[in-house]
Amino acid sequence: MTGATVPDALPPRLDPKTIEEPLYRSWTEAGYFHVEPASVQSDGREPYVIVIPPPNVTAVLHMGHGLNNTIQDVLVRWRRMQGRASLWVPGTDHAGIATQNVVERSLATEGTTRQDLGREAFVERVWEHVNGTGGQILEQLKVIGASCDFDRTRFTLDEGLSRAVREVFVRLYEKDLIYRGKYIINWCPRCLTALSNEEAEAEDVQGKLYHLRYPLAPGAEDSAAQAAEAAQAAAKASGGESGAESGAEPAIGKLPDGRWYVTVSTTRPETMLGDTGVAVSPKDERYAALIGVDVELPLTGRTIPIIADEFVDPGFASGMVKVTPAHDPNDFEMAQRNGLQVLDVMAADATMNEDAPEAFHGLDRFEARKRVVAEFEALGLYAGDEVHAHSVPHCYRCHTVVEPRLSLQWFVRMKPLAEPALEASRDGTISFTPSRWKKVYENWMENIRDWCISRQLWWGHRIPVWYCASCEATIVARNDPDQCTSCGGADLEQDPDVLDTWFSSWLWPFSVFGWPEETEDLETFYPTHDLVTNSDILFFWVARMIMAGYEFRGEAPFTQVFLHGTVRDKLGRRMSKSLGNGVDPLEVVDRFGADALRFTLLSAAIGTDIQLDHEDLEASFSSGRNFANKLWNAGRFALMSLGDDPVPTVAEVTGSLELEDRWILSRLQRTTEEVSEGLERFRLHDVSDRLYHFVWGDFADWYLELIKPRMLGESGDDSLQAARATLVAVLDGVLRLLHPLTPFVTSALWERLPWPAGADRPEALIVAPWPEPDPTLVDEDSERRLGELQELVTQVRSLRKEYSVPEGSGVTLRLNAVEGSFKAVVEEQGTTLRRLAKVDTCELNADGNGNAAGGAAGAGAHAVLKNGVEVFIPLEGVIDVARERERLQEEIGRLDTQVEGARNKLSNSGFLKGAPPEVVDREREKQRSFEEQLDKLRGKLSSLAAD
RNA sequence: GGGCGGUUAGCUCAGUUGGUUCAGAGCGCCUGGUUUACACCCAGGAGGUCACAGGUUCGAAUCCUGUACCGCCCACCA
Repeated sequence: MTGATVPDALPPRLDPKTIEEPLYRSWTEAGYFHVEPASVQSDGREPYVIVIPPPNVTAVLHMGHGLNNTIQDVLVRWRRMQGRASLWVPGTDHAGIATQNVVERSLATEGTTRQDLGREAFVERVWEHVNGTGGQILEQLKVIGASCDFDRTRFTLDEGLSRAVREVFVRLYEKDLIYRGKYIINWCPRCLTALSNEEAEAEDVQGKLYHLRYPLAPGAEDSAAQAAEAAQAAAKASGGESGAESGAEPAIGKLPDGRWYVTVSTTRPETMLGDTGVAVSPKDERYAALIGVDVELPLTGRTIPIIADEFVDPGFASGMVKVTPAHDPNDFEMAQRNGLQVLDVMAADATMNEDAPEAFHGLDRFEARKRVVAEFEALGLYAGDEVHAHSVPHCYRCHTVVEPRLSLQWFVRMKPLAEPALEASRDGTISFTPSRWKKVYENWMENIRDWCISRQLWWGHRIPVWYCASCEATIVARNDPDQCTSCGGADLEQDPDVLDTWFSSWLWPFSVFGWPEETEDLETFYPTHDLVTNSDILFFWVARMIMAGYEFRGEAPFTQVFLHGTVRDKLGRRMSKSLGNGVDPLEVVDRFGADALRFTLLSAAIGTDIQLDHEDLEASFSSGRNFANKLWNAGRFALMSLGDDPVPTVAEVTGSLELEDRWILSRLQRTTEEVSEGLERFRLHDVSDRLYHFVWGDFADWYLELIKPRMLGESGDDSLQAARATLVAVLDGVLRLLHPLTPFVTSALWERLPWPAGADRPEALIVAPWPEPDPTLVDEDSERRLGELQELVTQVRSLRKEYSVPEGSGVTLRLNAVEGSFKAVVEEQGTTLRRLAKVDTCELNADGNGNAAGGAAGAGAHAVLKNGVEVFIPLEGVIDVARERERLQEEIGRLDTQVEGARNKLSNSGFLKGAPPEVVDREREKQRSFEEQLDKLRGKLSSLAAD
């Protein structure tokens, strides 16, 4: 047993450090997190499986992980208590670019580069790094209580998963779902690799749109004149407000030297060096005459044609587009359609290459941009620029501006894979929480585009493709070939690229169980159940896992997707190292405890982003800590007052149960229902809210206070035993309900809970059966009666305070219009009223003639309860009525002048004349509120009036 | 350009199918408190035209339409 892990004397303040680590150790030692397939089958238990969203192997725990893993742990612990074979598979992701960047940075500090090291040594070096500091994040997960089965820890680059990756690549290739081709892809000039569409993050910027003039080649004068005329006519026809953008130069004109020119616009002037054409819309009458005419491309000495293509929007800028096939995806397609040349003028690092004019060689793209503009100016060909808001893609890893680049890459054909995955959402096989993500998911699936999977990196799964040097055959193989399959040659070279990191993580739900082998694990634990992740990787990861699940296993990899938000700072910014606005979960655990961290995160709005103040952890986490402490002390009180005597079961004392016992049992029952339902529906903030108020309000504020005299034996032994039995039962119940949320403090208390003799005691709270709701246990009668008592107590306290009755002095309580059950409650709760409301004597009258409030009863405080009972507290002799009256009169006088002032202001015709209506409204509002206060005070005064 | 979410107390946010648990919680604030579980506490209290404008309805924070502002996602207008 693990009881010994909790110190004997419970300190009045919960010290998480003393309980958390020993408890966690006891759980792992007992093997509660580990599940064997054989045992699942032999017990006939239903499995419940979650695979962790694998954090980057080099990552350090941050709040996002804290939130993500707390949620998963709640679900896993809850299902475990429900008796399911609950398995949570942990692991890490090799994170291609991210990890490679980390190691490259450390190489840079040593003054060397990966190229210096060479591929093999570099990869070796990354492995060293990963084996050394990698995976620490999994250790950190233990600190927050994550009940992962660490015996099953996987890494996306370990042997089994690598085999899965290869198997998948080969299968898709064989089905013609993987192809290699030369296309414009997103290229990061800093990471020197291709990126997928998802990895290129668009960011809105205020950029510039530059207008450039391209002279027409000699011999085009007639066409030009014709086009110029057509353009002018079109401009006139549209009433001077032509479709052309404001401030734009005329699209066709004559240069001072007599040459005709056309104007094109671009946000990236440097790309003009790679232009191989100019395009107009085939529908654009203005430029019909120019189609087929040649343009002299400045700075390059090249001549390029004007073509017509549907892509061109005649309404944008001049309606003429420069075509740069090697540096723009649309232009590339236009070039394909129109047989234009493709000219790549940039090197991999986005400097201009030797196909650019010599003056530009080696120039960075942004330098080249300035240079091009300057040259155009010098040539008199610059037509100005304008501010232009547009979006620019950035590398999701290093934030460098992504360059569209023509290159040879591997792609996955996604449409066929998307079909069943789309259907799964439509027919409800897979559901999303919050449900709004369903539409987002389906929209993406419907418009899915091919996935660029090759990366020009060294860290990752090498693409399993070899090229034969002698016959140029392409060999795609599960095992490294040593000779060419078509010519038998031995001179094979493996494709140098690696696969996108997500190409391994999309297989995660089954690769962790040994796929492609048909393992026992796979059979037992796949498909998994819930997937919990941040909504920002819905496309990157979740969608692709679903596709892979259908493609390779023929079924959905999970049925429920729970997407939570992002943890942000007080200003709503994403937490990041560079901003220094992160909150370190380990620091939070250190200062407040893991339970506090978990509870705070769970009570935040799940489903939307969470804001935390990184500069005031006290403000952010005190509520979780205070709650854990409250529970601790409630438990402490219970344990201390229960003593060592045997505790009866509730069933044994049914006859002796008192109102508050039946009430708290009923409240617990309701809480159980709501908590269970909330967990089913992923409404974790409801769950934490319910439990918070049950523990703090119902249990601590009321129940414990109500039973104190009984616990001291003041009401006889039967009553004492009934209270003890109830106390243990309720504590046991609530600790179970809370355990998934705050496993440590609940376990520490539960282990010390005295247990009724003969009752079956689970071996630990973590595996104690979940309290399934039983609606028949709700006792509405007790709830109503105790509710009335609560209202009475609260009302008396309030009146005492309102009339400044000193803390120490007791009062007489006179109740009118009392009848039936309420009368019985009041009669039997004399002690309670005395203790909680400081009522010395209580007089009951059946009639409701209202004289309690009247003069006959003398000066006093009165109120009416919801059930119609009139409450009256005589104050003669309790407080100095005369003085209180004086005080009230003074206050009334003061208010009166204020009301008078407000009234004058409103009626005085001159004063508010011309004031805006809202000012007048405000004055009226003020007056009304003054008057209300006055009424209240006058009422009070009259109740204190002398006879 | 398309789509989604948000706007409720000083702050962070709940509020499910329109209606006596609809105006809530935590924190903060104010007033009291040496009540032997807890000052990380107890008791009491102040504070909101539920963004704005229309509409539907017997009844709207909730449903509809529009507007404003904030945030996010998708998208090849140079």
